[in-house]
Amino acid sequence: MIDPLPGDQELTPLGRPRPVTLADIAREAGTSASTASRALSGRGYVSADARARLLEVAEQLGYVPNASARTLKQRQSSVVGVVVSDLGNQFYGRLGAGIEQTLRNSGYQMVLVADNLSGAEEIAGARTFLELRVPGVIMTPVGREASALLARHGVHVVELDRRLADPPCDAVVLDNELGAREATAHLLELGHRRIGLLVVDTDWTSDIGRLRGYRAAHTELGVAVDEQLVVRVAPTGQDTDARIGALLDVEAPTAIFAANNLLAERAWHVLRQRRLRLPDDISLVGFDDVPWMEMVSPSITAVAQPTTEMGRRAARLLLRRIGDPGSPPVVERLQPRLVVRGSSGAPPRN
Amino acid sequence: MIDPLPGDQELTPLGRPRPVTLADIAREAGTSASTASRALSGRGYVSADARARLLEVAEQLGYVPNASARTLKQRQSSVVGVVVSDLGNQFYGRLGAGIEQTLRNSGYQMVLVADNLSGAEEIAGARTFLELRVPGVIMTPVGREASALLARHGVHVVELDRRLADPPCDAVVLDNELGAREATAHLLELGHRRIGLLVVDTDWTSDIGRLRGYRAAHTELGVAVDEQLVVRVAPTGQDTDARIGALLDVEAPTAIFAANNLLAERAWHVLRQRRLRLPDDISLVGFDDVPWMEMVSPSITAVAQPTTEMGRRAARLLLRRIGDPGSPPVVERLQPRLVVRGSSGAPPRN
DNA sequence: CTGTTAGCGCGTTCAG
DNA sequence: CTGAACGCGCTAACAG
Repeated sequence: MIDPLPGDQELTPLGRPRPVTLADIAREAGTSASTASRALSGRGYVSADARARLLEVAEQLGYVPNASARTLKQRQSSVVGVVVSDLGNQFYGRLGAGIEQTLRNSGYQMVLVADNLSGAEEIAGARTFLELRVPGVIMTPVGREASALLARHGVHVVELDRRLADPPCDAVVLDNELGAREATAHLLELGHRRIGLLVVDTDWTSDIGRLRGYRAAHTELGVAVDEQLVVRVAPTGQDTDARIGALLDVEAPTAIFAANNLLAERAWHVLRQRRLRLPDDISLVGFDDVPWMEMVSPSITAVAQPTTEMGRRAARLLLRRIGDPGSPPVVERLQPRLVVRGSSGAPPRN
Repeated sequence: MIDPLPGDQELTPLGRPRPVTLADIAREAGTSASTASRALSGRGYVSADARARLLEVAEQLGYVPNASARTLKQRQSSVVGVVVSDLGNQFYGRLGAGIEQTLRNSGYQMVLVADNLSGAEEIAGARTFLELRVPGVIMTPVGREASALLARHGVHVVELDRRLADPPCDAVVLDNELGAREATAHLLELGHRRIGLLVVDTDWTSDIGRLRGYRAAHTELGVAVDEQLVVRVAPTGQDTDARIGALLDVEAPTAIFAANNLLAERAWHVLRQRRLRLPDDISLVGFDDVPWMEMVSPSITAVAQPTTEMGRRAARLLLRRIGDPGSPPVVERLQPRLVVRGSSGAPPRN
């Protein structure tokens, strides 16, 4: 339970006690370091009582294996790289939580790097992971270079939330097109004919898919899309509020479909500022259900996704891939769920 | 920019290309490995043109230093341990974001472990960090054992959000007592005399401080505290809603002060379920301002804390400590800010 | 300024 | 079943 670390020990130049090594416990137990290694790692033959003695001495001396030495020798680390865009965003926080949980249960650790939606920072993160000799990386990709770099070095990559990698790799994504189609169809069926779409201007499959779903629903129901209603905002979104305002002023939509939780939040604020009543004056539907959407009045209709579970799946996929490098890439596509609430209703009469 | 990794290379048993080593680039450049090391690490004397040649060859071969080898040799890793309770909670997500940002800017990485409010998992995390030979750990502590274990092994610890460590260590906390005192005084000044307090039942300085602030405000204003109004809920909070319901039924408070964002969320739901109007029927004040508090109607009066900045400070403190192990522990206490909104008003007349 | 030597701690040969 | 020998990749010490 406790490890004593006897009082009169030498200190390393860095001021910390010299860590106990395999050699130490071997000496104490009267064996060689090799035997100690076999006993503690559980690999290889060791007589029952040698093992018992070694385990006891290790416990007693407070032995803690040196991960660096092990990684150097085995050329394989137990640390997995994870890069997400922004931990402060609840969506990425939940992905991270799911990943961490699954990795930890399998004896892996997670080195977490944020890229702030910058391709350069993502690449820097990838370089770091190469230095750490991680067996794999999970990322919500922002560019193509990072995963290409990793792949070139034989590091497994799992893409999460969106697919971007050029040599395709394992991925866990939502069926974004389906989610957007259902949300849009919901509004069309309520009678809306001018539905503004707020979507981030990227080449990510997430946004592309949501845009496609928006179009598909229109096509299915025989409604033409006015391209002026499609607002593609910058990923960093400085002028988002202004763009939303312009959409309202110029295009007079009767409903807005905001294709992620941040855009929904911005849209909600702009609508409130203008004292537009939901859903009487205008309807609002969001993507990625987060707690506030259920708490505001009226509550917000939204496409829910199993965020934490997506993180778990990505980690499982990576662990599988590490165990079996050969098999072809797998893409898991999870199902969204449309949660209808009070913010969506029939369009105003006039 | 790109690293070529010439096509006809041997593959390691794991199926990945054999990484380029210092020896490789030394051979190619016609120097010794030591010189290559000095050139690439920037430490030690190297002639200008030897350095130039080595840098070029390294670039050309796509050299990526092996962090494990370096850590093994230097007995000091560039990876820092971080343990938070739950990444899915926006509060911890923001702390993590601040930590990561600062560490990355200083060339460190963050290994993130969640403890799910379990002391055992926290200790397991600490053991992992010991194996990784991290120079320091930042944690939102749940028990005392983990940081004691780390300290015994000479690993620096910075506590974040609350202080718990027995041999005291660096810490970044909020002035919880002040925040709670201001919030409570605000309610008392509005005329409330029966203020229910929802606080987590821990021995953490955060909750203790908030409880103390609640009491201090009462004392200052000469109001006696009815201890029945103080509800200490379990950290995992299974029966939280029931406890809140009981408080309302039995004690008839005219206001509730919820001492963290999760408790505020629960209280808000319970109040709404009972169709109690804020602030006419009852007032609600939260601790830790999160986005939904500003979005609901009426918006929620809350004690705001600079969460991301607290993460940054903790990282800075740790980096400082790594550079200067000797100096006495530092505690940074940041100031909360009471944000008065619509959920707090005068108590009902009757 | 440079190369040689040695060792960080571990696991994996290979003989015995 | 065990121990001796070796090397993973890097850097610090030390001669030159």
